[in-house]
Amino acid sequence: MTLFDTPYTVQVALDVPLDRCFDYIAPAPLPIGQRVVVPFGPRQLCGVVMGAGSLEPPAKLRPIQTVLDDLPPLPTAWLDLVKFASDYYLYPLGATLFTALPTRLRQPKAWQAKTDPIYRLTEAGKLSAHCSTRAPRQQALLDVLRQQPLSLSHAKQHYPTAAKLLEKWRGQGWVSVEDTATGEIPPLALGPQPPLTTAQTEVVQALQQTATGFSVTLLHGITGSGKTEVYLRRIAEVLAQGKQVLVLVPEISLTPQLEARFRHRFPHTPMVSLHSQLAEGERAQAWVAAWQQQAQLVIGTRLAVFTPLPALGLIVIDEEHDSSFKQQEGLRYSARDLAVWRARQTQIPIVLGSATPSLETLANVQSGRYRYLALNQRASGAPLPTVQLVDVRQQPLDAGLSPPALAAINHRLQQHELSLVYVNRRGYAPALACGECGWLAACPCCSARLVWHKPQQRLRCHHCGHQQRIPPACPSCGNVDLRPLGQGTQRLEEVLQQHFPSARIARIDRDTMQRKSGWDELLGKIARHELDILVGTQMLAKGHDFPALSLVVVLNADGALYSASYRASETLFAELTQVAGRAGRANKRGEVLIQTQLPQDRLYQALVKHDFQGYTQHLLQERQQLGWPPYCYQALLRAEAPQLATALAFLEQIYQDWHTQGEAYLFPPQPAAMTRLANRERAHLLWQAEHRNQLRTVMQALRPHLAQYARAYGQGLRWSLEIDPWEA
DNA sequence: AGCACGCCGACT
DNA sequence: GTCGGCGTGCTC
Repeated sequence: MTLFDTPYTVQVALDVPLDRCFDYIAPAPLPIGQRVVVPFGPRQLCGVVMGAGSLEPPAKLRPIQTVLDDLPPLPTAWLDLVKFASDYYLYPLGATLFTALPTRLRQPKAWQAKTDPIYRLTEAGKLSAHCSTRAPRQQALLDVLRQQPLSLSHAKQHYPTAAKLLEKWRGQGWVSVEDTATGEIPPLALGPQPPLTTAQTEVVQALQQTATGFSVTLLHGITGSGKTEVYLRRIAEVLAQGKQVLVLVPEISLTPQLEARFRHRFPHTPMVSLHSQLAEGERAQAWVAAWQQQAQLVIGTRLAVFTPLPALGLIVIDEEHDSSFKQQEGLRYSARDLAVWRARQTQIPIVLGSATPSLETLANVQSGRYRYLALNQRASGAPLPTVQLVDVRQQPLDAGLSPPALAAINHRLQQHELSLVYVNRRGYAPALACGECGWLAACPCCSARLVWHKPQQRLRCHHCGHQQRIPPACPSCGNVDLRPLGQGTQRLEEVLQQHFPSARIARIDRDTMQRKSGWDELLGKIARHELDILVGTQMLAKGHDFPALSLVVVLNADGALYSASYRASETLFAELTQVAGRAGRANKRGEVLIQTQLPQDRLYQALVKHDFQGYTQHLLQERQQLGWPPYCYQALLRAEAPQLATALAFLEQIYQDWHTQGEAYLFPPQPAAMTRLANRERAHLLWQAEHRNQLRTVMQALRPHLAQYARAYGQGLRWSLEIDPWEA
């Protein structure tokens, strides 16, 4: 039989930015979801079979080159998720599918499953195996083995160099090896569980009421109220049923912290973590393990929302308000929104947790779409901190610090208590200015100031990475008196050290926390009471389980209130609520001092009164009156080019052709808030509609023409379409 | 997105 | 005489 006799044709999705599938001749009927290698022009690409037959068979069909039957076809539910994301975000199907796949599986070669042998204690081992008392961790591994066989990867989670140890034990006849991972899920074992508070018990019980079927629950729990413990209880029940659980966390270095807590609670549950810092091989391994049900618990950042989970029983999104759930390039998806869709598709519950829920989620609570559960008290019983405002218009400032702030820090030093000075700027000073002519050091590539980094004696752009030496004199007038403007973490550290020479100060920002170990070292020092003052950026507002502080001083936060972005006040309020939540421990009320020029602003007044509901209601009303999200739907077309004029001309053309089309309102082209970034200039076009369908209709109609519009404005032009933009 | 094909400047 | 610039057009 020759190829010409083969009647089988298939539609194949490829990793190209083209909005269609390609037809190939298959050697046999292939299942949907099958990975294949196909010729595409002069190259060979990995593809995924999306359907049988071709709609309009072109004259020149080429045959599939290889069928990659190393893995079963991708599951239908997973393909449905990909199709939904492609359709919703108006992103090509192939490109969407390949972003959802780990890099290793995007390549046109077979998947090499890592052999993961299973070790089982032999009868001899059961009788005689023991370890030296000087090796308690080895003994612990042995104790686990007494209860159940362990796969090598699982054993490594208990004891990092388990491979060598298990081989040694095999030599001694204590353990035997089986070749394949069976995917058998061990019975659930629980580590020590702390008792629940009354409030936690009530929430756990309330969550049990929606244990089956689709539901979305917002768990609004103030900092320290013990949300994680609630998740753990709920997760335990789902795991006990043999189902899988997906936990999404923000993209911060704290995934390991949470992972350790989960490991401790569910010592025998096969668990994988998925985040962008994982090596490609490891990521794919974890992904396949989840797909093959060899992993029961998946903890990951936004990309983990695309993990195939055939036995999914529960999704948890921690810190649901966090902006890192939104992908900001390529397929600009919201992992939170896709997770909710997935829960509906699978007919399972999803829990969104936060101390500062987003306005979108609160609006969904108000409209009755989401359930609302709250934890209003700290699990430790600690009272909420006192929040005081310092009106800096009436205070002499020393490098940004007011006398009351210095006095408060001093007081805490006397008491040997830990203080935090929170400032939203890293570096020494956010700008360098000439005292004579007013010149400011600006980035040559961006519309941004250069930040002075003192340890390196350099000026750095925080947007594009440009750096340069500090000029000896003003390039504009020759004056040698160049001054720092404003304060960053480095300068504050310096000034605080001058004020309090004996204080032990640590700086916490992206510069000092670059190394993975940085965070552990810091937490260790805090635990050993080796620090007096912390100087930190918003990195601190994002952390879970940060040790309690006695005093939090917030400097210079007002900027957000002048911001053009309508989201700025929501974000600032959430951020300050989160840092303020770090103050206070069980036996002692914490203190928060906020320096501001606008003490009368509702935002600060709400912080003083701990009035989250009141302020977010105010913001929601404001958004409703102005017709902003979540009370409208938006789409944003971004354009960038070496020249702003190019980007604007492209958008102007589309504006002219489309502003009268459909029922969505189209605003005229606008330069982006930060127009110049890394030597490219950016602008955008915003559509807004009251109903999602009005927006979809227009965007679906426009989408196929975008490439043609772009072609007319030269190859330097790049564009991208964003549905539900984070900010416009 | 790649990658080839296709027509105009400075080089062994 | 060629090597190579990147404009434009296609990929089942």
